[in-house]
Amino acid sequence: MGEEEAGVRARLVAAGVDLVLREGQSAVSLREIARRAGVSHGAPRRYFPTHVDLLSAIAREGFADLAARVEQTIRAAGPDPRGRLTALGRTYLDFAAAHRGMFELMFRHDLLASGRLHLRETSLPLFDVLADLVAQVRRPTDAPAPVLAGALWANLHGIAQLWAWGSLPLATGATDDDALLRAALDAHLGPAPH
Amino acid sequence: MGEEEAGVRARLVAAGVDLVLREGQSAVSLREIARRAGVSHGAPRRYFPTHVDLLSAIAREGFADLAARVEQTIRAAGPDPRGRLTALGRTYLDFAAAHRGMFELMFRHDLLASGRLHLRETSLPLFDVLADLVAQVRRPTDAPAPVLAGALWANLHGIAQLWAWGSLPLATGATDDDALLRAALDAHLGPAPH
DNA sequence: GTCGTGGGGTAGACACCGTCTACGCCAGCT
DNA sequence: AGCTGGCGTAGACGGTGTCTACCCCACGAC
Repeated sequence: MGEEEAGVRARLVAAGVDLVLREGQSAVSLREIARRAGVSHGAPRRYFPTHVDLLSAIAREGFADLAARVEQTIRAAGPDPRGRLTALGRTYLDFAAAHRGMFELMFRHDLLASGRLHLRETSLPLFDVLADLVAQVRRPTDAPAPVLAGALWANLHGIAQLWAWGSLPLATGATDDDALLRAALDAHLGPAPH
Repeated sequence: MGEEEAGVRARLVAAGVDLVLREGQSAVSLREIARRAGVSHGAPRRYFPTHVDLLSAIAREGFADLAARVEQTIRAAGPDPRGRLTALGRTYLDFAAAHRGMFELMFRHDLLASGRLHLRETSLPLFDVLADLVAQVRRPTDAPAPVLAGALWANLHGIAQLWAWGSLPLATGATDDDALLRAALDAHLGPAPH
């Protein structure tokens, strides 16, 4: 009994998460993760046949973290769907800005292409949350619900991406992304209630 | 007179462009570019002190290519600003889908962070074209012009990104991104004229 | 108790990468 | 004629991901 020593597999993922959060995507090398986890450079291979397998496991932690944050802020935002969508968007943008390295890792297309990152277990649950809320505020003349939700998600994602990339602050002259978030929500869902 | 032998610098960039278009971002190694350009692995250093300098030069070609395509399709779309915006969006999405590796390279944030990729010379000209058109169709109740243009660009970019990533087709059930493009334009600019 | 056996981890090798440095070559100027 | 400087080559170095051989030790069979 007492606290159990964390297994090597969990230590590797934890070290990778810590590393990508702290140092960014380029620091997440297999050997550096192994060093931080206190094992030899060959050890990860027992649990992750290839580098992208380990990276995918790290990215999954990122998706789980994001989903947990979204769920929490949505609950704190009260029952109004529009308020909940605002909270979701705010959380999405904050996550991308605060954990840029992780955000980049999560959406690396080579991880997805490797087949180790399954959409149905990572991003789709989050999309379903958004789609549910969107369906509650959708007006009859709007695009079909999945398209509307997809377009709004894409808008959120694009703001997160281009803002981090640096061009949106320069082009819009804004110092924070709040105006862009409100513009996106208003555009897709109609003007805010009040 | 007569055709001049292309300089090593131009050959390197051309080989890099060709490589990233054909094989994707991971194939654009310094040594492979040098091999394809027919020079030794040390030669690029004369013209590009570091790898990211060369990558930045390649990315600039991508931006120039995209800008040229946009300019051409906009002209072919006629004088109506809404039609021109549709053409711009269509071109943006087509470019991202057809040249995924180049599109990823262009928006790699480490290239921007290296200081070799200057926003004012790459993406801002394109943004200005979009902002001009947006200003012509903006309604009084819309967000301020720069914010509106920025939000629309972000929406385009997000669609391009998430579509290529694979989650939007799965989540929306669509087989092409046309519905998303129309939804984005309608949301930000109001319903299409007819 | 002794012997196999197999999972988990180490350590070394390999090819490739980006960067650095020393070295040739050759055109052009003094 | 001789020097000089730009251009390109070639080798070295440390780092990376992957592969392979090996070791150790817990565990089951007999």
